[in-house]
Amino acid sequence: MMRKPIRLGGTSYAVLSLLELFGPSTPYDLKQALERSIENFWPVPHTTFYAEPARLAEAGLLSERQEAGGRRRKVYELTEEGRRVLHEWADSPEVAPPQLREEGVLKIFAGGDPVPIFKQRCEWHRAKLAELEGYLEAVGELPQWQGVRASLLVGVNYHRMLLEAMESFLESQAATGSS
Amino acid sequence: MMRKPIRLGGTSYAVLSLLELFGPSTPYDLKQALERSIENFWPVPHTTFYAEPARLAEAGLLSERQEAGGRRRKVYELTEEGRRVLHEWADSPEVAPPQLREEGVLKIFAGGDPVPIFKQRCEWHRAKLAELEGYLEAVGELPQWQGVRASLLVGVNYHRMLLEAMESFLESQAATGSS
DNA sequence: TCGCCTATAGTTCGAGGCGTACTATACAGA
DNA sequence: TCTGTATAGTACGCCTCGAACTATAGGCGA
Repeated sequence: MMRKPIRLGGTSYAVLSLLELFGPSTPYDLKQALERSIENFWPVPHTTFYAEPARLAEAGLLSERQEAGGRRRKVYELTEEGRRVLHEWADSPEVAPPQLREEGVLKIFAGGDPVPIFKQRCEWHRAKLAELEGYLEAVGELPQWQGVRASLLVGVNYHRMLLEAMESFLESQAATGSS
Repeated sequence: MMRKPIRLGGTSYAVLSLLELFGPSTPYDLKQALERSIENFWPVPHTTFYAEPARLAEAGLLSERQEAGGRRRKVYELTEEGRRVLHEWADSPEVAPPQLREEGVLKIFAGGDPVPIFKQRCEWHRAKLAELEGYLEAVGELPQWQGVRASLLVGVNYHRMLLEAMESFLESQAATGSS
């Protein structure tokens, strides 16, 4: 039932996998879920995200219906085709190389002072770490959340390591380069 | 001499800082330099990158002249305004939060098998590590390359830590989850 | 019950980003 | 002189992005 061929990117698979996890949802529900999970390793601006379910529905990967009462919001659901496409992608081992966008390092490259930049980064990673650890506790041990759990563990490790590295850098700076 | 106001993003500052480091250059020269440095923490597709010097020249941040012979390529150079804008940005301590785009973790989230994904990642990080260590040796101790050196050190640390974390994960998997 | 506030739940718009594919120039060797 | 290869880009069209705006529902005091 593929009406119109579209390009599928990470954002598309993000929507598909959230729908598989949570079942029929409105775009808003999906966005809430996204912010607590996928945003941490696959950022999607909200205007892009809101447009995506409609695109996927056009391609026949989602079905679309209207809420009966209230705001009569649109509710999306995976079609068989959508589920097939999602699993085909998840089960294939090829992955694009990871990309980092780090304005802080760019500033350091351009001659900015590393110390205030790393201090900000430390705070930010500490906050992220606390956030992810909270989610991790919330998901528990349920088997259908395996993938979610695994990705949270990756994230916790990631932030923990960067935090340690930056803290030790700042300590060494404080020791040698003090006024 | 700001003719046309434009938005300045990370890509703009990447071009400006490369021009400050290397002096008057053609877009191609800049792209070569980019790939050996900034690409690692601020990815820029080449079609985007080639368009940027012209944009910055329109805004009065670069001057533009033609090579005398050969391909008569355009050679760009920082204007005073361009240098001012670059330093103003580099010296301000605000930085946008870092962003990671990791298709591998997205696959794991969606239920993909972590083992082949991490194996690929390990290889990739090992290659990056070797590459960055090569550059680090090449830049030496020259004072005008301080920022470059610092950003390379950040990168080396980053890849080293992720590599260690993934290797220890894979070892633990091999121990417990063997066939 | 009227208005107002706040949280929720989005849309609009235009500049800019992006990947695929194509183009063009110089030089080296057969 | 032809042909291949490395160099040095451009063209195109869909997609992305961020700023700003819109709209709906429920609560709460006057």
